[in-house]
Amino acid sequence: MPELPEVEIIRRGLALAMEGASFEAVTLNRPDLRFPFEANFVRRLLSERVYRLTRRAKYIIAETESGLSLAMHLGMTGRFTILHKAAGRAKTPGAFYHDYDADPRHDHVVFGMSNGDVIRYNDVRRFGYMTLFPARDMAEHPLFKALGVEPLSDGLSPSSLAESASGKAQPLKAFLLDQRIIAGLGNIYVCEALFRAGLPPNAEAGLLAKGKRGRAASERLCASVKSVLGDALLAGGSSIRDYRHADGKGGNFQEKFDVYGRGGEPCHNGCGALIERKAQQGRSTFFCPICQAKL
DNA sequence: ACATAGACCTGTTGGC
DNA sequence: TGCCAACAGGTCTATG
Repeated sequence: MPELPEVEIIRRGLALAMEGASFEAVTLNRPDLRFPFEANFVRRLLSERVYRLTRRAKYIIAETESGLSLAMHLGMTGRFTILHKAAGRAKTPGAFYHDYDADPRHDHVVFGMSNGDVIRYNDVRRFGYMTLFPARDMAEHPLFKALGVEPLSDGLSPSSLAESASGKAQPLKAFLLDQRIIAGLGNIYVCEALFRAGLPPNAEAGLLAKGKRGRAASERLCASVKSVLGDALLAGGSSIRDYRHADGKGGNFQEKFDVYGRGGEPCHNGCGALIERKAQQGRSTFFCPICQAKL
């Protein structure tokens, strides 16, 4: 489910339940998610007090006062749900998803916090994972070491984009999905950003570093990546294949997609073409054959 | 070093 | 209605 905007929205919701609270109970309903939980996962976490939640790429990181960090990745189908003690009914992070019903088959992790909130991690496909590490080791951690720039930071600029694309023969689509270049983009926002920039998904990435056209394309692409992520954040992220409760706020960026999931539908630019879908890198790419004809 | 295909896992959807 | 193939927001790992 989650790319950068969704993960960020979930982080903000989780922060309400986690920050300032400590782990009073940790339940693992199975020995692994995508990877096995490390030995002593529960014991190491118990009584640790969270002082802040941060995000890096698509990871949410709970940092504790004693210097322990818990990194959480949601994979494709991971979800967090907060049950507030007083409310008795589920409240979800960022009011993003529907009210919660217990799902014993896929509720894999349950955190009982000292403030009375209960946080459940649900993940049907189990592509998500959690891991503990000393906060001070983050820069050298295998998961984080090679990550590229945060796209909403100043680290991503037209020139940095062109520089990292220089000499690369791979298609723009694959280039943008590479977390070592830009950290946090996924299939949806790559498709949307390429559309906004008017660039063909299969154009050679290296062209961004070549000539006047390359420079102009880098400018458009950089601006498009930032604007599509920014717009998605303002909309509360995108909810695909997730029922959303009628009174839930946010999470409606999917209604603003220009290309993703719109195969066969007319281009929003009014060019008269129909959005096409094709497989690229084993994933679906959506694009307008007219508006994204050439770099 | 780089690029692509396959693997992981389960549920939903669309076509015959 | 039933069955099966294709597909799904991610990313790690083999292979060429």
